[in-house]
Amino acid sequence: MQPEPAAPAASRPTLADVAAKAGVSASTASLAFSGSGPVSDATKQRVLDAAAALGYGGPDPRARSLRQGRSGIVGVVLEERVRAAFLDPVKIQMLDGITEGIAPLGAGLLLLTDTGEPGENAVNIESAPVDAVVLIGCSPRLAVSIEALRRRGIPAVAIEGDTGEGLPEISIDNHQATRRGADYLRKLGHTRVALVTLPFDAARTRGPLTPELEQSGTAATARDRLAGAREIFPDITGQVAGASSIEEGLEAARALLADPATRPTAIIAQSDLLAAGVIRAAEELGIAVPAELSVIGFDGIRVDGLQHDLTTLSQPSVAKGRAAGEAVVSLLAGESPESVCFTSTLHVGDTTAPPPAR
Amino acid sequence: MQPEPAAPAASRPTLADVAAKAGVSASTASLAFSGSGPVSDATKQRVLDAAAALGYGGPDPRARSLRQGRSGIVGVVLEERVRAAFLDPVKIQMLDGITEGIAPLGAGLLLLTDTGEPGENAVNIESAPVDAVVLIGCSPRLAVSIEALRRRGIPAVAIEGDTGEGLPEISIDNHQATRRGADYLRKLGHTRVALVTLPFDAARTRGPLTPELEQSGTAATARDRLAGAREIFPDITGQVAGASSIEEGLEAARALLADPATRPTAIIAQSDLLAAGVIRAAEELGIAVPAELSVIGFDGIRVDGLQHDLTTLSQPSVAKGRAAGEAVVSLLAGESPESVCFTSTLHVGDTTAPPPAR
DNA sequence: ATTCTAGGCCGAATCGATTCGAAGACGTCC
DNA sequence: GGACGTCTTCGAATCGATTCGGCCTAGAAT
Repeated sequence: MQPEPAAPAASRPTLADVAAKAGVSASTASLAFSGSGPVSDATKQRVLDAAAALGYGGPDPRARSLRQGRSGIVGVVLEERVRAAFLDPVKIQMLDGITEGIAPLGAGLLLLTDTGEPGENAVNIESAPVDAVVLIGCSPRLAVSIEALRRRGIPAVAIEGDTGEGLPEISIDNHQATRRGADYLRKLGHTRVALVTLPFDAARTRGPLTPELEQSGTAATARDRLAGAREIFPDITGQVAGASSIEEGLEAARALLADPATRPTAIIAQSDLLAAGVIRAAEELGIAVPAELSVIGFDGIRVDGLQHDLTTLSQPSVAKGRAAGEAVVSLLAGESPESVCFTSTLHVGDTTAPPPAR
Repeated sequence: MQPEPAAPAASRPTLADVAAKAGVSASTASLAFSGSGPVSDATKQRVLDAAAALGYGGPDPRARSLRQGRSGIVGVVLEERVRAAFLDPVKIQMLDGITEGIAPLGAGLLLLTDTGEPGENAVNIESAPVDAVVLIGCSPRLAVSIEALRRRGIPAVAIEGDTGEGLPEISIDNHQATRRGADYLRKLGHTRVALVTLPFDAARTRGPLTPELEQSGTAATARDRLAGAREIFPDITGQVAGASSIEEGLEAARALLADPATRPTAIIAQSDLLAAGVIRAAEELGIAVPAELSVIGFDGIRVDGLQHDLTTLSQPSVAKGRAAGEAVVSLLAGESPESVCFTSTLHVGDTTAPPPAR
């Protein structure tokens, strides 16, 4: 809009231009900006004035990070599309916690996905200017990602990932917690109990929980929670959902509840969103919760629009995120943080009751 | 853990090392990786093999972005702590939309805050390796931020920001929408109507809505929505909340509803979260909604735990984010995208009714 | 057989700042 | 008055890759 009176430079000024204008060397100008190193106040002021006069916007972060070898950015690798993560309250809470945990670094948070299609994203886990990353969830690509990070020398922390690679891991007692929930159902008198599980494999195959799928599965979370349920109900089976969402829970539950004759009296869902879908399916079919069907979830979030106080295994998502953030800080400080395993608590709401009398 | 058999290099291998091992020049090795440029398949394979042998993790993104002048990262500037944004469903929805909008770029999303304390964060709006940014909300620091971005030549898009600087802006009809909501209340018969507004100034001063605060305010959203209400109720006043949260709405409403004699028959809240707080305050005080108090919100989100179907001005948050993302794509393509103004729709729920008969 | 063409590869410059060792200026102490 | 120490400043190397112009060679065209 305004004419630039004395700006012959077509491109943006660099630190060298500022230095020239201030009559000092580039190194001195650099010191004036970064503050490290002894520079007289007079010189410093001259440099800053020159910068202002030239409209210099400060050191280029790209050049700076190349030279310094760090970018001040921490990556968060989501196993799904970023969009999807924003819809999952558990993920949001973890991000929240991570933010809190890495606050001392003053670092930015870069959201990444690990879809496995290298060409698709300009910035992916293999090529992102991050100083460290937090891996959320255990995608099947995890091993590949970890290998890539290792080669690049980028420290990483995993949340709920079965890395087996010596990364610090932040997890919860998936097995024990589900066992506790299942035991609660057993004590209520339930014997016909079914599962709605999280995806087992990379393809997020949905459908009946078959032994093959169980075997081929790579998702530790789904597997551990299943194992916990099996301790109480050795023959328990059910449906595998394609994701943690109300919609998927709805579909899975429709399949489980279709036949009144074989219908379970209780369903263990591996997430609260799935549980909400199960309850919705029950409503559709005119099945009363908890009178005719008990439902137990996992996570301990509030689900939009759900009228029930869900019985669930409440996990400290924010604390998990925070622990992961703190582990990152620790790693960057050259330490070797321990893995952390949180415990979930059984919250008894109004979606569980003794099975209907026959 | 494992001994590195033939790795004399103490530090990580670089492209030059790979090139040397493969017996080609660095430039050829670069071409082999980036794919651009004519390289014979044989040579390319030799380079890739050498890289694998050396455990080379691919080109350093820092060096690459320095040379190329872009980083493949889009920044999102939140006016509050990142944590806070995760608690606000409107923000989440916008982030969701932005993600969708910039998907064609394959860029990463870097979350930034603009607190104004330059030293606090290693990576802030003044020094983040971003190709473009989306500014969400109109912080008072906005002008400073925009100036910094302009100097650095980083294109930006503002959502709900009164930039006045020629940036593409994504907004909604705050004024008209609130006017419509207020008019609805007037037609129901309300005359004693009060406001619970969003913060007006940088300090997020809360308390009674005074003319001074109105004047000093820099927050365009709060101001526009206020002006819309004034068109219907010229003398309307109320409380200013310190943020968009249930807690703040609760506090503000307590003040408004304290005195039964002067109590309003309707409250216009400038966000749904605030409205939820208002309703909670009414519950506390034993005031029936909507029989004794009508409440109208703004946003059109679902509020956790709110039993009512809130009457509100429903705005397309996801679409706003998407539009912002698309504008970024357009800007990076060298075009000049237009500003976009969405319209909100009045959703009539069960929190509004005619005023109680006197 | 000679010239032209084009694919394939290399050398060197470049991106913009940071960092470290050394040199200069200035004042103090012996 | 000279040696020494400190405070500033400078020069040059470095970070790791990309890119552009040019050179070389093999095959095609005349």
